[in-house]
Amino acid sequence: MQYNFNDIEAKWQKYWAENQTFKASNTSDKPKYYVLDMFPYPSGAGLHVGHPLGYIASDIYARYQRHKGFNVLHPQGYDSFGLPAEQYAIQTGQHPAITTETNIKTYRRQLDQIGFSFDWSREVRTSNPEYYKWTQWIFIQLFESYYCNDDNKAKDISELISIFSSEGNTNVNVACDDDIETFSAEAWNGKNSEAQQEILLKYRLTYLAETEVNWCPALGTVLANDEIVNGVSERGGHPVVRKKMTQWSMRISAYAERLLQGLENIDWTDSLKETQRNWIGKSVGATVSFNVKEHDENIEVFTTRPDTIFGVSFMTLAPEHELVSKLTTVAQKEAVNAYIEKSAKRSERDRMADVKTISGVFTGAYAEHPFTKEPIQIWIGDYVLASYGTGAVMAVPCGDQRDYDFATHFEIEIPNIFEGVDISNEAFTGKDNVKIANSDFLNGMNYKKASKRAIYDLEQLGQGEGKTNYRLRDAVFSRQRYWGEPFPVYYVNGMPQMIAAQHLPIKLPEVEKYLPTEEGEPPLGRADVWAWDTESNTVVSNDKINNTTIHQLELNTMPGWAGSSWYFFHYMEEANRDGVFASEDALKYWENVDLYIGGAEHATGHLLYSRFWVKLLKDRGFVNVEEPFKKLINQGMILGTSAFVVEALYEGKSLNVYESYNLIEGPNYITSESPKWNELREIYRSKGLEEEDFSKVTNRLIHCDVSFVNASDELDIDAFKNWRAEFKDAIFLRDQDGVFKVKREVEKMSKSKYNVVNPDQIVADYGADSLRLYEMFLGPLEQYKPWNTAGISGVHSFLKKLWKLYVDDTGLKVNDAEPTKDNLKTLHKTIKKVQEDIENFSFNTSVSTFMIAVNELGAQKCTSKDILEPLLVLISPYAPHIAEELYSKLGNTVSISTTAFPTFDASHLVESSKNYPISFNGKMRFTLELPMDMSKEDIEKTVLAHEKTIAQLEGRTPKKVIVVPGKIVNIVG
RNA sequence: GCUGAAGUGGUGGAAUUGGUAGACACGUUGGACUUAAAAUCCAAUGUCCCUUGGGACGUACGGGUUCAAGUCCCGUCUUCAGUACCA
Repeated sequence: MQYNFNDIEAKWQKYWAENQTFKASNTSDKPKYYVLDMFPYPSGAGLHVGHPLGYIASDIYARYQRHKGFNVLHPQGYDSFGLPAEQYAIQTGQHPAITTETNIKTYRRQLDQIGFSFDWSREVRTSNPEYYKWTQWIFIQLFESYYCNDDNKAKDISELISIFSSEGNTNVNVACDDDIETFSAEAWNGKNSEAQQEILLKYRLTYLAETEVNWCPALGTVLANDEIVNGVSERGGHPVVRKKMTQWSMRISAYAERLLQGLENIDWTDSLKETQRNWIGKSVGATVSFNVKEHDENIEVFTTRPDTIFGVSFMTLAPEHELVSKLTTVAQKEAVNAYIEKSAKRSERDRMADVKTISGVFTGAYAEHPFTKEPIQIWIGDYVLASYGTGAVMAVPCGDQRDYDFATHFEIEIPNIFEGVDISNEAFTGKDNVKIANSDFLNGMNYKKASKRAIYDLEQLGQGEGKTNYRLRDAVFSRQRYWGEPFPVYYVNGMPQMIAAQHLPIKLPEVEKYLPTEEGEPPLGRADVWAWDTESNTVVSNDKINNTTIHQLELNTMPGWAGSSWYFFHYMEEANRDGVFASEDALKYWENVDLYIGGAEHATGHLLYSRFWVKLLKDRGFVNVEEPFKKLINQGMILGTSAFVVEALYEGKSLNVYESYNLIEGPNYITSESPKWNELREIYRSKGLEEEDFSKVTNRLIHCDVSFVNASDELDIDAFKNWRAEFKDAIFLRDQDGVFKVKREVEKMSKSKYNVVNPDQIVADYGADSLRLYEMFLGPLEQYKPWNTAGISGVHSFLKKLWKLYVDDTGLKVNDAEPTKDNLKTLHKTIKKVQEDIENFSFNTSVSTFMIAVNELGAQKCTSKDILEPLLVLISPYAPHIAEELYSKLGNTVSISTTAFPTFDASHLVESSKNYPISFNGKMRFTLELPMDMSKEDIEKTVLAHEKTIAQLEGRTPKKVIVVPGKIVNIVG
């Protein structure tokens, strides 16, 4: 009987689907375990072999946990709103919903054929109105919330309103905008509704405000900070400019401290936590207020080193700082304006790239030192960023290298306030093991003490206070795009109003084109039916807008991360998905995700926003957990192995002649003495080149499709010729041995590099079990590693060997034979290793372990069911189809997934003897079989008496003999 | 620049608390079977020296600790990732 993997895999995939084998129940006595993959964006290109890597790992873990007696939730879905579908819609007019649906079908087919144990009954799609209804609902909760710093949690905005109406805002300690004016209860109560709403927007956790945003003209939308990489858009690499726009923002900054602290309690990689810590960017210090001489103004700065306050010798403002124009003296006006103009022209990117050049201008104005009252020059310089802190710094050149460089460059005084430190060459930036000097009341104190004291004295003067600053900015939440969640918002007199939850979802309207309007409004501005009727509570035609009962709806849509910030909760809900985002019982049972697997690229986007929304939902009493993902693993990327053909060029133009790579590099390098030389000469002549032109021929490597190349790097020339018209008449110069080799190189897997390997082909040729095993066998999960299809034959022949252990030409070989000691030893060491490996997420080593076990059992001619049946359970998380098939052949009528994981019994591994390595001065020379229970002394005696030992020593007396029982013997001397 | 991770055969990689470096595969070479091919099976395969036996050298590089170092310590180099005038 053959191992007919295609039939077997189809059969079991059908069985699992029909029997709902992997459907999770919300009511179970078993302990729960929630395994989640970052859900995919269904792109038009479908899956390549790199995509399923993480899914295979999580599937192995999910299946293992089922064997271990857990009730496992392992769902899957689609992050189906997004830019590519919309860009495609703009080009073709095809509705994004249609493309998305088609793409999802492809994804589903591809996922199904790999044999994942997903519970598809719980699928979510972020672009389904039934789903985004709840995304809109959460948005409303954010709008209806403010953050109380005293209680460290979000609360209902109505509580804040009642505080305002009873005592005003003078005593509230809550997260809000910077430009808040204080008001009394009377003042509040005297304001009209619009004025009150305007103030409340400054407190809500999602708010509408004119903010400076990252506008990407090519994409026609704004982008969040995490969507910009190196100054260009993450998607497409388009330039981004700063622009002021009225936008919805998320007050994530209110949660900065909790997002930071929460990292302590979750099991994520250090690098990921570190990335989030950097993004949050906490710095502890103080604000200091400097009075400006001859002006009724003061300059606020933030410093992390209040202890160095007496080292201040000048101040620097960002060129954009609002006080610059007020303070600049007449004499300096021209120079200052010229500088401002110059730096405004430089993009943010240029400013960042050019760190070396020191530039700045003196404003002519002076501030006053809060303690010494000495005058301090006020400069402007673009090393100070308007967007961080207060946009101004107190410059302490002796303690900060940038200030030092600036001071040196402009010959500003550099007072030394560190005891016994030489600052003649560079600033002293450390803060440990140094005492403050020349600093009045701070003299002799260390960093900690001096900082405390400085803050205290500043507070006494009313010119400063301790402050913690965060780099984390509020996240812009509006996108000027079509294919995203509509906001449940309409406008009355310019003030946003929420649509009541019972009227959700507000569905995306139809538009005739997916482009912005001529007036520059977002695509929803093209919708004809996009107004809110407050009487019928329905979306109605725009021409009915009367601004009394029928109002304009919001034209922006939500960003990609909205739907993915809470989807893990919706999977928990089975029955009442329309009535709740997840029911109380479901939330209580499943809590949060135990294991989350996905790419590291989401470190500062999805993974931060999800944590933020979960904290908000917890504060408002909707969920019980503080963090969404307990343990998180980033799978590494699978890289492609590109193939290159060597093309001959003359004067930069292709000769349409291609040479085997062996002739270009390596021992067969072609020279005028090579046997191939004459052939090459003929070819060049036929192309009209003269002998003296030959040396001007150069080579270029061009990508060729990897499917034309075999495991030995040989090109299928016919396939290549048929690939593109221009290769039809190409001439190929082969090696001496008649083959044509290509150059291989590892690169990111991508269409443009022609190195994409489609899992469909692998599954058809080798089967899903082979694909699963091979992806794991490639190396550690977290590591980047190249794909090489040739290697899959190893795991495939392993599966064939496994099959043959159970089945031969006549049928089933397995019998009730009593297992031998060796059989049991092989089985139990495999149980032990595989269990350890899975728990350590070391899936690659398990595959080797299976290979060893099958090789050993084959050599032992094992046919015992007591061995071979448990072996199937060990393998089934990795290669579930073959395991199910053989398991049923053994007479079982239930799925192998319901079988308990075999129990490890150490007694089978107890050895009576050990093959000791005998080393001389640490170098192993030979091995010696000795009984396990032999004493140290006896081992030493036996080894020293051995003839090989005597030969090694050549008459020398050993100085020392180290015996580690059960491990090693080392003879020194 | 800073932070983090990594560097082991021709290739992917393995090696528990320091204890036989290179498991398991791929590839390569040779062989068996076959008219032939595929498939399968067997053997060899870190480098160098050498007739077997064996020896020397080997985990990026240079030091060190130790009876013993891929593993621990110090320094250097390289690669990858993140981040960057953050006051």
